[in-house]
Amino acid sequence: MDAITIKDIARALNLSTSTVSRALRDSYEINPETKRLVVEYAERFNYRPNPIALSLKENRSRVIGVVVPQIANNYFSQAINGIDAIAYSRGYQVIIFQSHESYERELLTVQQAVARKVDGLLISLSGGTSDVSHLRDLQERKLPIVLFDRVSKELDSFCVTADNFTGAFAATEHLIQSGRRRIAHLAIPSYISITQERLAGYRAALEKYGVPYDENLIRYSEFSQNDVEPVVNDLLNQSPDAFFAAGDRLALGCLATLKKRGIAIPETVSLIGFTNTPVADLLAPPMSTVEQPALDIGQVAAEQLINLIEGKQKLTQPGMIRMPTRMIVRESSQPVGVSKPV
Amino acid sequence: MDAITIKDIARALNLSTSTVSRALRDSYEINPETKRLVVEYAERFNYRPNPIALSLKENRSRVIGVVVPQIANNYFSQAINGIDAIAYSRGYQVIIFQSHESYERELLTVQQAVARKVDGLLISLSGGTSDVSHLRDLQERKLPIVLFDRVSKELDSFCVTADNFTGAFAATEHLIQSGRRRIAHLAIPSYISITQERLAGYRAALEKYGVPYDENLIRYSEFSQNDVEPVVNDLLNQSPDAFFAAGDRLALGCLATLKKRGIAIPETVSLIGFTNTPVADLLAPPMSTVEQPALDIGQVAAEQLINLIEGKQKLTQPGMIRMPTRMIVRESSQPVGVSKPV
DNA sequence: TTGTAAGCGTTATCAT
DNA sequence: ATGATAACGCTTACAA
Repeated sequence: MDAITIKDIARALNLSTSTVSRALRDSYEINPETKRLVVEYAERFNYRPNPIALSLKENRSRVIGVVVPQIANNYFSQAINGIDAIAYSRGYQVIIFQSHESYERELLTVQQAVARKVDGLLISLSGGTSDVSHLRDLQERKLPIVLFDRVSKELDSFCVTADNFTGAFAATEHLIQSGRRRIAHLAIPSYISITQERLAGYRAALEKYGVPYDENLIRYSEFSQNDVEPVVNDLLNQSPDAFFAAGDRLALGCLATLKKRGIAIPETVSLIGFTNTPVADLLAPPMSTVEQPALDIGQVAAEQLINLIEGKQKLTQPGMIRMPTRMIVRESSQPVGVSKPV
Repeated sequence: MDAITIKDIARALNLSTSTVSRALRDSYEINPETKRLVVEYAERFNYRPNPIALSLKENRSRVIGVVVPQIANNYFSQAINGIDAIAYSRGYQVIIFQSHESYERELLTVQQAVARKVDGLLISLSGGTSDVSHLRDLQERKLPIVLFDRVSKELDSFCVTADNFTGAFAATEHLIQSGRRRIAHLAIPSYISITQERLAGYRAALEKYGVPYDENLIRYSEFSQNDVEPVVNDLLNQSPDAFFAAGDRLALGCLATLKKRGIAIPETVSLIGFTNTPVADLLAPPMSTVEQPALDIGQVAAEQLINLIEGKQKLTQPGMIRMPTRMIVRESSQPVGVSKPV
């Protein structure tokens, strides 16, 4: 724990700390010889500037705070991966906070981040968050904030999300074109931005093809996997011929329930999940997927934030970036589970 | 960004900073009235001590560093979840670093963590790490370190892992008892601790039941999903009647390959994955699972580390905690994909 | 070209 | 009971 400091170098070389600092910081007024000496010594003893001292001095930390509802979630961990990649390449470190889908936790967690003097905040709103005044306050105090995935129109900030409308439209259109008419729509709680957009895409596609919109085919489910099953069972009473599950865990929960009930996909119903689980590949062919570009969203959001932090973009001008989604069709006519001998 | 400081309070109340500090820290020699005043003011203006200043002063950060091979990995994100829960409940924050399965990155990343003055380090070794002297150095400098999951016997430290031997033994035993004799064993690179233990469990079970050990049935695969398929195909040439995939992504890759080849599970072969993907539930019944208690491992490791940090446990005494695994049998006689109408 | 000193926010030591 | 001062590691006017 006895890391070497500028002071140590100064003492050893009989210089002042300021000279050492200058030598290391590549400053102008410095004797090349002195500089050589210092740099050499620093290297030899593996000197690393103390980031904490720097933070205190410069009132910034080169840390960006990331607040997500859950870390242990495929979508968010991939997004974090993207954030991390960009952040590190631009010299920032990342501290991750979880809101556990709770507004109170989000509040607390954001405070902690601010206390830690993060240079900026990357947030995907918790499921319980409808009021964003805590974030607005921070923005007014000039803290750069970028929202991703779960964004809010209530806040004038940069937002990066998947193109939910188009993705949902494409999914619904595909289902309609393959002959389905009673398409159940399974969504997470309704006040969340992405829910609205996906539902809008769904409705728009129905409208385009003159398929009637039936409210009974729309259901909302909480976040836990267990909550999905009863909702799906309930939907099944509406004799749907397809499911569009507008979320990762919803899609998996739906799939599991259908399997459990012995309902063949795609024979009996068709299923498209708006999802990010790479494991979805395993489920081929039952479930087609509208892929959420989690990694890209993380990367773009991090880029935006760092530009904001470094003043390469003005804080005041909000903007919305929608990352394209990709639809992967995995509906083969081949029944599931057909086996041939080795 | 204009957070209130002790200085501000002092100025406003016409006190010295030291008095304010004392009032807030509940120190002894302090006029109750003064204290009341200070505390009130602090609360009113929502004073929060600057953790960075504290870190600089106390040469510790109340931050623990976590180094994992990949964040976007079900196992590790769950483990991080466990770590996070314990850490926050004990007043620590968590900074996450990725080694990307590379020794060099691990080295670098650990240095960064140390520079950030983390109070302790929780590490799951990268796949590329065989030499652990960088960690030994840190230990000698009295930095508390706890290894989890991917541990090394080369380092005298606390280790927390799944009970890999017993888990692998149980899996293999189950396969043998259900009549399988040529059990392919699919593992991640061989110099990793968990690989060795799982292989040992496998061999022990074979021995117990007098099933011959055939080297041709053992294969190692790299980490990426794509690497798995050729290895599985290769194994299939050895006419196995079962697969034991000793890892999360291996199990999924194996499953995907078998599906692709149209090989029925469990009719043609049997499959047990040593895994953590909750989605495995979806794949029922084809794959039975030996569940790795990722969350528990994270929690226990974090607890150990914090005890170490806070001196509740001496640094010198290494120890090994093995968290029990749980086997979930999902081999029904019902063929996969059989469907009945709604 | 180099050194001195102040300051970032906090606490501990030593006065008063 | 309270205040002044130094110190944590670093940078940056300002002096020399």
